[in-house]
Amino acid sequence: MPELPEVETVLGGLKTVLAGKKILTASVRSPKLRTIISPSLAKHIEQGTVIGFRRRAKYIILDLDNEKSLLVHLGMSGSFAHWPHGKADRDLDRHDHLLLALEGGSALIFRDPRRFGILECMDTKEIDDCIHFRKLGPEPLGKNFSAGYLRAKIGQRKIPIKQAIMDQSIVVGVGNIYASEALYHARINPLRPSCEMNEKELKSLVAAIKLKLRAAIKAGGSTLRDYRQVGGEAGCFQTSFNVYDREGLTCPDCSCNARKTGGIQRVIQGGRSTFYCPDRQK
DNA sequence: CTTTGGGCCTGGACGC
DNA sequence: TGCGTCCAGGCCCAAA
Repeated sequence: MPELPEVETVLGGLKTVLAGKKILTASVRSPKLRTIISPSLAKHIEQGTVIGFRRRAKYIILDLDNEKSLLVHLGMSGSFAHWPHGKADRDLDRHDHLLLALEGGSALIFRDPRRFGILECMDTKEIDDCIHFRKLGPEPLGKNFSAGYLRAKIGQRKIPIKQAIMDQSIVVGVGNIYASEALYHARINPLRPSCEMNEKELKSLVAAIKLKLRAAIKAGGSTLRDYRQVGGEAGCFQTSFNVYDREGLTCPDCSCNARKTGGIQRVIQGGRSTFYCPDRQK
């Protein structure tokens, strides 16, 4: 479940693996992703070298030295693996969509069992205006994401605040895990309508989102089920969860009231599980 | 315009 | 053991 910290961590891994190394050959093994991988993608990246490593929202952008860029979205279960020389042919499985043979003999594989990911190649100059980026809100770690911005954007909206911060047209990069964790930190009930947030709460929320995302990036992301770093390592932010996937447990700050409140609650919002502590989050 | 809900996908967990 | 069912969730789109 890659959210911004996981995407950032994967980007760092790709930098380590790809920087200064030419892509000798590229082959699309299984083209079916959320959108079909274009048959021309392989030939556009072959013999190219990645010279720019960027992220926008949950998308990874790899700029090549041939004026093409590879756009990657990890979806739910997308991951990269870096394999040493000789391993690739033996161990490919049916969910390995793209195989890159790199200068020096190693290989980079993109695997995505649930096929919600995206692999797209386009001219570098088209990237910033591409269809995927048109409706995106600001980066959560940038100055443009502030309490004032949030008030202007959601001050009149009735959607629950948790769904608002997961909406990529409002702010990017926040998914189900960090939405719950940030709301817990800001002591805001995820069910509350966005328009009922006061200035102080919006400030706390913005600060909490930035804090949680930064801490998770530092920890290499959270590893649950599918997500892995490029070198196969697990991130470790999951050990810092206060509420996510902790239904019925006591939250770190109100164990004295757990018997009364029933501990951390799980509710469904927009088809997604939300975790919160009704004692701490009002 | 806003909000809601379903669909896409597969593997793993769980109950019987 | 094996089967069916549910769940994970980022993102898109149709419907109200």
